Amino acid sequence: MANTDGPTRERIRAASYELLNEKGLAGLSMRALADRLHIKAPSLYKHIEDKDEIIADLQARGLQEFGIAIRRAGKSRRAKALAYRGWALANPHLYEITVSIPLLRDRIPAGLEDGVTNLIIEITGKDHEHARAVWALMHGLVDLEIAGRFPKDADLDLTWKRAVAMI
Amino acid sequence: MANTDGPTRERIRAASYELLNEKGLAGLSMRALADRLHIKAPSLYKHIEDKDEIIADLQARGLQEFGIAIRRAGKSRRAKALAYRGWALANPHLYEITVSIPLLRDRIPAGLEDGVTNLIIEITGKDHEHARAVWALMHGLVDLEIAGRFPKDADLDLTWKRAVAMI
DNA sequence: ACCTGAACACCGTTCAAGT
DNA sequence: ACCTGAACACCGTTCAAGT
Repeated sequence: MANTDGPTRERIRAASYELLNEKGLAGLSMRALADRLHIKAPSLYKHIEDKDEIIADLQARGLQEFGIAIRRAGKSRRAKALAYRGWALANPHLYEITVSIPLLRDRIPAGLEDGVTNLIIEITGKDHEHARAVWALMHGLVDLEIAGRFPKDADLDLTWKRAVAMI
Repeated sequence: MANTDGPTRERIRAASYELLNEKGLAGLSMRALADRLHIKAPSLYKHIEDKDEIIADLQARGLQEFGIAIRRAGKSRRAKALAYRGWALANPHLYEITVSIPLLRDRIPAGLEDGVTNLIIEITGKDHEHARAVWALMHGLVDLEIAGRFPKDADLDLTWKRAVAMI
């Protein structure tokens, strides 16, 4: 059985957070994580259940930090939209782990996902369907930008202006 | 040197297309591909350069088939938007391989990417920046839908209606 | 209580060797 | 001309064994 309370567990969480931000999702391997803690990969399993536990923890941190950043932003829709873009570009790997792989709903704190969703509904001030469309617009913009799908000479500041105007 | 002309190469392309659609991007391994052709994985390298050649080929097919589907749709913005969603949901793995991993621009036919981009600009009838925002909206919607980010009880038909109204 | 080596079933890729 | 076995450097995970 994994010891789910020990201080080692906290060090694993901290190391996985660093490793994700430094090397990205593809660099977050159990062996690389163990190396960083100067132990061998099998030893990790005495403290955590499996890799999904690490992923779920990082998804939870991502949602939480993202929520804080959006709340902190000025209350205009434009300020909120730019905060969305700003946070995602500053934390691309954390953003990726929350949206590009399945969200491990059973293993993140209850209400965390709804908290972020409700935040977007509050901002738009309209119904759920409209809020979802606005969220998709923000997400699509940062996803395509991070993936390098826009041409190098694209004026993305202007694209975001047009996007905010569409809301 | 890889034999880049042989009939075997065409059979590899066909098999990789089937394998992607059946098992998804994670199931598209060189060993699984070789199994399907009743050869061993190392033999693939006598016909193709590397796995990226297969991925580039599938990205090219994805962009091409997607373009055809959008062109075929009725010419209203609503019809085009629904065609976008319809094609992506009918070909989720082909959609994923063109947008969720880096586009291998050096290895797909020149102009293919621009062709699809121009298609979206034609539809919106406005400038590049506006077209990019519209594209991001469509992409964000299907990406979040395929990833299962919307709640099960979400009315996505209505969400798309709101999205089309925003354009 | 904590960590390890060896193992299993995977992955992309190389290369000398066989027909 | 075409295919293969063995190998290399990876991956997540299990388990008996060591301290």
